[in-house]
Amino acid sequence: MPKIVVSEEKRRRRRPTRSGTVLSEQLIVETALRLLREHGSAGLTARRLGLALDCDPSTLYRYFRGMDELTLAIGDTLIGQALRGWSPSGNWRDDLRTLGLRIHGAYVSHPQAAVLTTSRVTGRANELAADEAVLAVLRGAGLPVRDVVAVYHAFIDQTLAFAALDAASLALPNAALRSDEEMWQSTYRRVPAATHPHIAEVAPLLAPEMVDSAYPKALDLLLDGVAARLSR
Amino acid sequence: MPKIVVSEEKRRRRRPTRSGTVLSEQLIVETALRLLREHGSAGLTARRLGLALDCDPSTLYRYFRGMDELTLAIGDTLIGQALRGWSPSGNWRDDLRTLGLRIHGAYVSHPQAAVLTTSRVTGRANELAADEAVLAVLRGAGLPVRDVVAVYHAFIDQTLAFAALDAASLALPNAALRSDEEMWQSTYRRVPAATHPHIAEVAPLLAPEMVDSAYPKALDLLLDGVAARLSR
DNA sequence: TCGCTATGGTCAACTGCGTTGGCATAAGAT
DNA sequence: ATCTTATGCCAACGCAGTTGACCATAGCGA
Repeated sequence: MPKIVVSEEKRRRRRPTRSGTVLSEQLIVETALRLLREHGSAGLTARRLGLALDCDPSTLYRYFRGMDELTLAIGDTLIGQALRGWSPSGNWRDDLRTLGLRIHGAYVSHPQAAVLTTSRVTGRANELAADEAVLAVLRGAGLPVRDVVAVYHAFIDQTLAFAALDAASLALPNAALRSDEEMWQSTYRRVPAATHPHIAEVAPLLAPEMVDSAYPKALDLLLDGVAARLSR
Repeated sequence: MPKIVVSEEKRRRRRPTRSGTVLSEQLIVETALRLLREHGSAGLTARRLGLALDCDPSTLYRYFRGMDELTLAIGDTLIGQALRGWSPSGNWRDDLRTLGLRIHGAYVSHPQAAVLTTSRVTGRANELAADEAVLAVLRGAGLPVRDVVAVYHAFIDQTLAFAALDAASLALPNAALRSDEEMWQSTYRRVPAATHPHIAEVAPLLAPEMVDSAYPKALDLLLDGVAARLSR
């Protein structure tokens, strides 16, 4: 029973699995991301992951304490993807907007994985880097420490909140997805005007509107608020 | 096998379970909410619910097509709680603010349940009532139909998004919760200033700040935006 | 180059999950 | 009082995460 998991840096021996592949944290996370994309957010199971990597499910416990820790590693990988290649421009508003859209985008581009990780604190390298970047931009904008903390909170939570929501609807298992879509078509479009006049009125406009994310609009509103604070 | 589920209104015979309790959709949902609160968002299982109701797990399939449909019913109950006793004041801004805080509050007061339902479209009675209420307020404010749809989208998604995020951190299973808290204490408070100067700077302020929800601030910003549109 | 050791892959088994098909029984219509 | 059938119960299926015991071998010191 692998109560002890050797950290990736300390790992010395890379014994190939029966079929010849050599495991690593990175390979496992990448394979997990693939499985999530292919089988939905409930489709990542230890057994399936073992099958995909051609190793025994229990082997995974040599790398992660359990599926939960694997989840955190996946989340950190997503944040890493969001930040890859980014560097501050010096204009706080552009930087914050870009960071927000990048983080939101990274999660939304892996919706099945995002569902599992958006609300978790990983404490791993990439998450720390992202937080440091946001704080640096805010501080560089000239905001006092006290406000930096408040704005950081609103900014990061808004980004993660929308990422979670948008990812969730993109990642619904096929059955639920169809059920929800059907709901829009069957229920909302047929609501009797007598009991729900306003829904009936906008029903045709609603379906196309709800497809896009509301995050960009909400983000701009928040940045407006920050700008107001700065010019005060 | 119960491929057919009799809807609650059509249900005629109320045969008591072996132990004497008489089942109903409402009783099942209430018990499910209790289980969720007591055992966490992963703690609602058909078997446990059967145990709590003192009936066989399979009996639940006479009331819901599966655990997913039960989930939707739970979500709709939460929205119902949010709206109970509310009536429009006539001031659109107050009304929208109250609706937002009520919906957000209802979810957050049942975080373990909220996690399962925030991103689902139930199409049930209470959800329809809530949507109708929001649309009515916006229309009453004098917004043209086109804008009503856009604002409705931003408003409802931001509310649900924050509800989901806030609920998620409140609802983490004990193990993960402790893991995340530990992360804040062990990792964030000990980040070396050399590599992450800005995190180190605000670390002491961060922990208390992150406890509260950022939703009220974000809501007010959104309402500012709507007000601007109206006065244009 | 040789052997030792502990790393890390494998196997088998445990518990608990959602769900289903068949069956029994009593509620409500007649 | 009788009949139908809605509704509760039981047993079983396949799949999940996780664990403990076992063992092959990679990489070390000599």
